[in-house]
Amino acid sequence: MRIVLNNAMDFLPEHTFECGQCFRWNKEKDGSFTGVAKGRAVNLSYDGRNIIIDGADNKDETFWRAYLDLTRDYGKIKESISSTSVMREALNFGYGIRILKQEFFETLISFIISQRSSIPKIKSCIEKMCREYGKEIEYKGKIYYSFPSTEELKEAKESDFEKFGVGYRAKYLERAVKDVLEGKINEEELLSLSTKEARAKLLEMYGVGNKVADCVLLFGLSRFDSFPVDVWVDRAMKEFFNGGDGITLFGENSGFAQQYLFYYKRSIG
DNA sequence: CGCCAGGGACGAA
DNA sequence: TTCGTCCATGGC
Repeated sequence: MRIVLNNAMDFLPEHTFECGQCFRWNKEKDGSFTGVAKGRAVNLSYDGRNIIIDGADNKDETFWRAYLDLTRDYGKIKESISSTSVMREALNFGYGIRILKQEFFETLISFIISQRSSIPKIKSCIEKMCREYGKEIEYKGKIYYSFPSTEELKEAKESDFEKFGVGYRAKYLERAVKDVLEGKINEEELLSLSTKEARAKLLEMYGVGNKVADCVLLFGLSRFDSFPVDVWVDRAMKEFFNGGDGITLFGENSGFAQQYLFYYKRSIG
């Protein structure tokens, strides 16, 4: 069972999966990546032209194309944000990054966990949570776990989340699950709102500030006119753009610019 | 505005 | 080996 997506350009698994936007893809010895999305564990490899998604169902081809953002012309986007030499450097360095279209609830929970933490630590917390509350998925003789649904996390209390090492964020997580279950936060509604309105709605949540809201908008709701500012992007903006504002500089393609900048600045320090 | 919060990764000593 | 600093920050 596999899907082959032909002629995929402007794509590199390593940069897409290791640029800090996702936490559930891991590199194999052969350079391919194994990850869990849509409740399925798959292995993705790329030969420079074609993407092979082993373990994926044929009927999910549309999902994977959307997930990998393959229908978007990155050449055009990169051109629109390459006005400075630093940006050209960042775009060259992060060649092949595509902004994944991740599931809303997973993105929300993951980025609440992410606040003031490090990527390896975030991955470890999420993995423990999936193991405890997600569904078992067998792939190539190994057991993986789906990201838990709101229903699966329904009974999880602050003390349950604490077991995964999320620390003081546990109380935020309990409340977030409740907000989604009660419909206080609703994906359909957020999608119907403008980016600014959806952002305001997310900011009403306990434990969700500007940075987390912007990550949810960008990675979970495909709002590319958002510009999450973490410590690295903050440094990059001060150092390379005199502290200028990302949205003002990059407009509707801010999200892409931000991702290339984040990955670039984090690597050079 | 300033302070503080899990806990692990990471580098310096 | 141990210690200090930092981390895809937000609440108070």
